[in-house]
Amino acid sequence: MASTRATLVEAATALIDEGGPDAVTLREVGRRAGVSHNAPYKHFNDKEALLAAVATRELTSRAAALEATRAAHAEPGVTVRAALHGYVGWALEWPRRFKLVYGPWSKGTPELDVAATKARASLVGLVAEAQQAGDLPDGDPERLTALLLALAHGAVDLALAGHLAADGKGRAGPDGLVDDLLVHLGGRR
Amino acid sequence: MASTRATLVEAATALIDEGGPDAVTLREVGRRAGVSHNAPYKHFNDKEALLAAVATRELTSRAAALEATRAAHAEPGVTVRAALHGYVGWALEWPRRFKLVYGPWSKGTPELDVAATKARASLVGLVAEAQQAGDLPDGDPERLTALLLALAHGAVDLALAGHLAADGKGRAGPDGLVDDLLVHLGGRR
DNA sequence: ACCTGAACACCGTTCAAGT
DNA sequence: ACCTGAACACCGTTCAAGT
Repeated sequence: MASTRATLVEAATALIDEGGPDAVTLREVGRRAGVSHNAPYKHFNDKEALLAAVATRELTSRAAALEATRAAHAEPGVTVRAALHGYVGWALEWPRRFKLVYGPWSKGTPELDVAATKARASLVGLVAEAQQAGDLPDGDPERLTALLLALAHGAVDLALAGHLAADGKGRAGPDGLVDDLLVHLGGRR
Repeated sequence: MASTRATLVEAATALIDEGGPDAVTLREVGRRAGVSHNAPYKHFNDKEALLAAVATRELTSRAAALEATRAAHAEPGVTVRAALHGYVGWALEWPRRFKLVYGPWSKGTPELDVAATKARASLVGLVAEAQQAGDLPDGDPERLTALLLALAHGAVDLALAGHLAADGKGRAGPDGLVDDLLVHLGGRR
């Protein structure tokens, strides 16, 4: 028996997937959770706080997925590629969650920021390993990570908006662009 | 004396800048345009169509800005860099318009797609010139353009979400990442 | 501590009617 | 062709009250 709070977050996540933030009405969330339409206010300050909880949960889950990817691969270079493809795959599978996580938060969202920082730190560590292995060029690992992440992020966002030129054109989708960048970066090998 | 339609789009743009799509209420749009709260329905099918008109106008303006950049610079390599920095500057100055343009459109938006295709085609042409001048590596120009645009786009989006690691850290912002990528790409020179 | 039901101000959209 | 005013169903949020 899950707590009411967890049930509310679950219902809100399902509604996000179905129609984005506008589809998340506190009334429908309450309905699905089997409580009144304003029971959510006993667990969250307002609608945005509920959405922030959904985003935080998602980002925490992504950090765990990244750790799993690190555990499943040996060579850092291969792992970096797998991690970026994992990011792309997640965003394409759950576009509304992706948009939510990086959406416009009107207030500060400390928990969300913490989750984001944690996930990024893990990726920075992985990139640093790949640099030491000669799979990626030298330089500030944080900055190189930002480059890789920005490319993957932007490729997905443009693809979701239908603004990526050749959608059907073989490997020109987000995964293809990630691979292109890795090829261009080369590394010492 | 501007047409009612143009006045409505103008008012909607101002409201977008002030608070995003949620701040664009047809009632407030009508109020600012000096018409009733449902006069917009005589010019647009619904709220989303009004927002699409705002986005289309913005994207058309961006395409013009890109052409101006092409006219202002001689060397293609320099022009590509200026164009990408122009994109970043626009997005950082008008974050709500940026989010709107690439936001989730529930219906097809033909005019918006046309404007986007036109703007991208201009950039592809510029990239091809830079390739011929040896300022960018060879390969499918559309694909290389997608790489450049995806990086600039993703860097801005992450920066707006506060998810770019070192904000104050000198040149690690969106413009810095664009420059990093151009350096990594090198070209024949 | 957690929840309910009524209420308030607001919104997108529709409709009948005006010029 | 363009606009208005009333109306409908809906929503976020607040509040008094219950256990």
